[in-house]
Amino acid sequence: MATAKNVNLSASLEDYLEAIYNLANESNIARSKDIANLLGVSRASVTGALRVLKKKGMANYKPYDYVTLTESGQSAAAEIARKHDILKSFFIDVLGVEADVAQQAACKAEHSLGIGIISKLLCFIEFVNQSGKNGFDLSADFQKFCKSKKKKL
Amino acid sequence: MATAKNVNLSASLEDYLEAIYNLANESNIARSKDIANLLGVSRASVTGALRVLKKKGMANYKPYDYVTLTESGQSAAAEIARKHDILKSFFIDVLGVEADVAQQAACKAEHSLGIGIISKLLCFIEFVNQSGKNGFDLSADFQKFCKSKKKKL
DNA sequence: TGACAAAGTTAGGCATACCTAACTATATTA
DNA sequence: TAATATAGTTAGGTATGCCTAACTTTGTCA
Repeated sequence: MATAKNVNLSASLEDYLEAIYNLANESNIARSKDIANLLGVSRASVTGALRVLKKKGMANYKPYDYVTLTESGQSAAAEIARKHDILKSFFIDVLGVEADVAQQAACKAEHSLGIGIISKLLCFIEFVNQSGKNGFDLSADFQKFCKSKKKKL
Repeated sequence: MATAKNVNLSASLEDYLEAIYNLANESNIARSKDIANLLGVSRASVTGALRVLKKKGMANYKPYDYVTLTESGQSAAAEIARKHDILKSFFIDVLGVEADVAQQAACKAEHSLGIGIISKLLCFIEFVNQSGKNGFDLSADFQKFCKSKKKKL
């Protein structure tokens, strides 16, 4: 395992990493200004974060140049993005939460849940999907159950 | 609603609040030293946090005296503890995660998930329990599903 | 190509949240 | 009740992570 497990990143740095990753995937380029916009921080804060990510060996950063992720930065970012997607999907597809609420919650929770829990969640999503193919529909049943509970209050 | 929603607390302050709440429930008294032990911080840090909690109207704090929570502190702490319990129960009873992993994950995630998601989770736990009474056993089925997936890898 | 706008950096400041070391108050007990 | 241990506080320091304002670099286009 030559991945990113060794370096430990703060929630904040994970956010920067994820932002760079997403921007690069969307528009091929991660500009400082766009990172700032995406995260709702100042450009100065981005500069600071990039220096730290460089020092940690996660980003190829040179002043006044575009940023790219190193191999370890890339794998760390991919893992964070994967956590995000799994959480979001769990919130939406299993719990039936609204998309924007799910998105926000995933953004926050992705930093605090380890692989163990996340992969169980992924498995659970698949389990629920599977149930659909077998004539059951767990998520629909759950929604009904939720509504019937609410009425009783 | 005259509860604690107005005051916004950092994850750190939530931890202090929860620690005081739990210590008071267990041993009737929340001593600074025990808070420090429970959270793994120095006694000096506890003093600092208590001053902030007092300023925010969450704790009745006087130097060299025992701490208690105000009404709003109490309700905020109860809410955090409730989040914790629901998350832990979800991790253990639904996902089948080991108790200590669940405990740690709940500690972290309780600060990042809002009431919306948490109450859906609670509902889901009840949904799974309910299934047991109706001849199904969702959690057992899920565990089987998980194991069969692992074998395929 | 030179002026101007946009992007990025630097400097300096602030809040949070921790720490250690030294001090003070409280409790214990000989 | 005086010495001592324990608990709690204060002072001062560090790291993170953010900000604004001023500056520098880069890109654009007349």
